[in-house]
Amino acid sequence: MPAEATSSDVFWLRDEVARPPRRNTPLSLARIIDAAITELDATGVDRLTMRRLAERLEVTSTALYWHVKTKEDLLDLALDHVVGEVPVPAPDVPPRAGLQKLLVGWYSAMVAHPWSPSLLGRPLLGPNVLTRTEYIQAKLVEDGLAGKDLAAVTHTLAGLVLGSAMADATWQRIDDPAAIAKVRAHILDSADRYPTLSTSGFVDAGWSDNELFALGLDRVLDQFLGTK
Amino acid sequence: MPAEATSSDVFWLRDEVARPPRRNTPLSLARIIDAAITELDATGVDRLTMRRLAERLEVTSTALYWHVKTKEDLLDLALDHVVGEVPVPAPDVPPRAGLQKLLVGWYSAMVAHPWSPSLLGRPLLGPNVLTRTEYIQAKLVEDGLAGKDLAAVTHTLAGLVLGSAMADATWQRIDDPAAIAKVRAHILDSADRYPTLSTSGFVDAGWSDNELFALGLDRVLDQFLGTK
DNA sequence: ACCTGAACACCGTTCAAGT
DNA sequence: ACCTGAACACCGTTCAAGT
Repeated sequence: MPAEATSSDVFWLRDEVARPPRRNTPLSLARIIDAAITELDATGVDRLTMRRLAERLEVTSTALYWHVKTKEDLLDLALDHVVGEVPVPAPDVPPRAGLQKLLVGWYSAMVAHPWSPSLLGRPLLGPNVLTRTEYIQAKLVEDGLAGKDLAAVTHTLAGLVLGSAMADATWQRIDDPAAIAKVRAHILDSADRYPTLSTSGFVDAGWSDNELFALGLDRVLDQFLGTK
Repeated sequence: MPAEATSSDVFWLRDEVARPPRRNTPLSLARIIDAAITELDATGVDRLTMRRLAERLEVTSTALYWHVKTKEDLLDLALDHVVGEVPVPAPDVPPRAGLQKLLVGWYSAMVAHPWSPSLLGRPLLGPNVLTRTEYIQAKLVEDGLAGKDLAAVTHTLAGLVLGSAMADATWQRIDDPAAIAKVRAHILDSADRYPTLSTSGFVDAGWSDNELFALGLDRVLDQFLGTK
């Protein structure tokens, strides 16, 4: 039998504030991943700790472990989330154009989150990675590749994208122009040991990494694909 | 004035064992790097700690800091040491053959130390790396490349080698056949989402990574170099 | 179900002190 | 010059306990 309501016990007059303090927002896997990526973009991979991440989310570090098994799992999720930003071309885009678009997008997404290539040492098996790998192979098959050729081209394209992203992201993370100048000076000072590097424009960065990647990829696709 | 020797104070009778216990071998930067690589080969990159490394060398962990500034410096040195294993072809080897040889050697050295690609996130500026980068560009110039083309081809080849080494080393580190089987099963179970991957041989590893890399590199060099 | 607090077993690194 | 010992300021993670 429900207790009879007195005039003082009315919903509108009840002291809402006295209730257990409402969390700002309940924690969730998605929120944790978002916060991790924000933190990684801001501070880089070796500054991300579970404690700092928890602080940003206004919870205890140990609270994270209800949603995520380990820090490594979290990093895997963050990496796959970045790959999820890569647009997958529409099905009717022809192989050559579609591949170029997807691979440039993949490269760009990783360079935009320069910490992400340093996570490549772990198996890439997230749904976003697999979806895009499926696209790559599907387009190669559509272009007529199969068997060993297909395998070799898939490996080559994947290696090229990931390796270029890794190399370029490494340099991009160095925001100190003095450090860049030091590298330049080091090579130029050793012109006897590095005669080509010191005179070929290698240290002068006359072209953007992005530009060079797109150019190289274009020619590699020329070699591997029949149609243009 | 030297104290006169008594008959009991003879070199041959002196108690050698009572002297300060001779260290097995004095520490040195080279010995530290060697030990680090041995440890890395045996246990992988995230199991290497300064304390464990010190234990292997029979010193205190803090002793290492007299020879090395930070752990990161040590890892940079270890990586450059691995690249030092890559043979540089003789000067009279023609560009195409020389490049193929050096790049396959680079790939092989990194895969042989599967922890090394995961260190690529740091700038590659060691002497062994620069020597081999110099060789690559010198041979490309010898083949007639210059300017933007030279820059693009250098970046492409470097990206391809490092990315392929990274990807293949990742899989090689998984020595548990059950884990591999799980990946296979995961993709085959999702054949509707991954129709190409599940039927193209992607999961069957009919060819070695080494073989596929060499094949892909060969065709890329065909595209970039004039002579064969 | 979801989070806190205390605790454990580690880390890299510094620095005074020894030889 | 080269190494030890103690100490500092962190880590990731577990687990009992709270709500």
